[in-house]
Order: sequence, then C-alpha cells, then structure tokens
Amino acid sequence: MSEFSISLTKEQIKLLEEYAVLLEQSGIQPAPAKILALLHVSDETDLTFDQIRETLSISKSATSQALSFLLNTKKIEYKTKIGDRKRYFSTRVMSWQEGMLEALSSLSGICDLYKRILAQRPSRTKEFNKNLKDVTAFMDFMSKQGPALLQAFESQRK
Amino acid sequence: MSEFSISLTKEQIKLLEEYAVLLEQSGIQPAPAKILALLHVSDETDLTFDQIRETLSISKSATSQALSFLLNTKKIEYKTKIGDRKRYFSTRVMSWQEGMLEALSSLSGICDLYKRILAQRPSRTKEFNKNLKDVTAFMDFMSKQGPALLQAFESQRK
DNA sequence: AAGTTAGTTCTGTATTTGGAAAACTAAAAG
DNA sequence: CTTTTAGTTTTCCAAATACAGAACTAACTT
Repeated sequence: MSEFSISLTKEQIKLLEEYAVLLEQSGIQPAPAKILALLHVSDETDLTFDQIRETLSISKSATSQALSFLLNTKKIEYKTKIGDRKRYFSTRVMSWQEGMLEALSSLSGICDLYKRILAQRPSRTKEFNKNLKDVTAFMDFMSKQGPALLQAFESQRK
Repeated sequence: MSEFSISLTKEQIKLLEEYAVLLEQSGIQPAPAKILALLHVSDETDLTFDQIRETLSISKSATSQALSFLLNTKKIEYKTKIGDRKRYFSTRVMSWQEGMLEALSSLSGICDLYKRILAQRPSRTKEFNKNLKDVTAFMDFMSKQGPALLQAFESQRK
C-alpha cells in the first residue's frame, strides 16, 4: 500500500462503486463521482488530496480538477489544521437536503417552459392542450406543496 | 422548403431549442431531445418520420435510432392510418406524470444505498452518521408522501 | 537560497459519443 | 417481378470527454 492510500473493505469498495455509478448517471463526471463516493464510505470523514489521489488511483490533475469542481458546486468542503499545510476534504452534509429542494425548484423551470409552449399552441389541438395544462397544474401543485412537505417532515421527526 | 419539412415560427424554434437543452441536461441525447421537443411545439401533434427528419435536419439513421429509443422508453407513441404506410409519431402525454413518479421512486434507490453505507460506518463518526440518517428519513418520508400528493392533486383538481 | 510540500495549469491523447452515409430489408404499388 | 416507400442496420468518422504526464507556482522549511 503506497504512502498515502487508505484501506477500504470489500464492502466499502462495492458501495463506493455503486454510488459513483448513480452519480455518473445523474450527470457528474467519473472522477468527481468517485471522490464524492469515497468521502461517503471511508471510515475517515476528512481526507487529504493525496489520500484521495492514491486511494482512487487518479492523477494529480484529475484530482485537482475534480476537487475544484466539487468545491465550486458546494458538494464538498474542507478544513485545515494549524501547523499543517494540507486541506482535509469532506462531504457537505447539507448538500443532500439542498439537492432535494433544488430538484423541486428545477421543476418550476420546466413548468414555465410548458406554459410558454401552451401559450402559443393552436386552439384546435384541444386534447393535447388540455393534457399540457393538467401537467403544469400538477407541477405548480408540487412546487407549492414541496416546502410544506419539508415542514411536515421537520415537525414529525422529533 | 424541402419536400416534407414543416414550418415553425421563430417562437416555436426558440421553445424547441430551450426544451431540447433541458432534456439534454437530464441525460437524453441531442437527437431524441430535439424530436421530443418538436412534438411538443409543432402545431401538428402527429408527425411522420420524414417530417421530423427534414424539419430537424437530421439523418435517417439518427432519426430512426432516436425514434426507437423514444418508443422503447415510452416517451412517444405512434398511430397509423389505413391506406397509408407511414407512422404518425406523437408525445405520450401520460409520460409527463409518469416521469414525475419515476423521479420520486428513483429516490428510493439512492435511499437504499445510503442505508447500506450507514450500516457499515464506524460508530465513532457520530455526527456524520446522524446526518446520513436524517437524509434517509427525509427520503423515506418523501417517497411515502409522493403518491398521497398525487391523490391530493387529483381530488382538488375538479 | 535551495529544497520540499501541496497543489494548479497546460498540453497531449485514448476513449466515448453522436451522427452521417450508405447498404440493406420488408411491404406495398404499379 | 421490378420499383417505390418507409424505414433499419452497419460502418465509419468527427467532435467532445476524461484523464495522464509534465511543467509550473506559491508558500513554507531548513
């Protein structure tokens, strides 16, 4: 095992890879996906550049660019320790809930588009237009109920 | 204007392109995305292979493969007309609501993974584990409330 | 001031993706 | 039965992606 590499159990490696695949499917690139997955499954929650790099066998450049991306998109954060020049990266836990709300609010983008499409449709395609209207109504309903749902969750939780 | 191409207003073209971009961002390839968008914005709701092909200036192969994909994934359907060998493709309107529910249920896949990650974490990373548990609780809550939401929508609608 | 550490940036390349062109096929029409 | 229509399948190529390697930099150490 090389200088910085941390050790993972078989199970951790399996979870890491499964999670990385899910993340890639949702549009995140392979290297950032693996890093994010690693920060979820490793026993240590805070890892250095070189621990990440060596554990995942990716190059310095890939590691550097992936970490920048994850920091920019607020998926991870880092701490420093006095008398230690390294940064210790960890997943930003709040980003999970944020991701949820983000997904909900991205609904309203699609909804607006549907409304604009509806606005310029010929009135003769009656059924099509009605269906489109139903969909936008549903989306409006969802994004209105979304935050209420969150509140309902908060209160039933404790 | 070539043989089969249908004409679109400036506004329709703008909406088509905007919608296609949204679809691409959600992981659908460019050609299928444009076809799906076209079927939303065009005055005619049912278009033939060649109308699609020429209006979007894509090759036969791209058109054929994109249509197969959209049929397989139930995003579109087609009708035939007697005494006419062509197929008339249109968006499957129900696929919008289905998409909604699908998104909700894909949540449970991630949720399961989080639970498996949680199950093997060392107990010493207390805060991390607690946060992870909160997230899974939230996801469980969401996917339980999802269908109920749909029902609530159905009943308040009429 | 000459390393060393902890990265970043730049350049090149292997792989993957997306789509064109052309050959092919099955059904219907003439 | 040969031609046309309505596609499908196969092959190939261009462009985009994802990453490695190497050069570079800035701060700290000795």
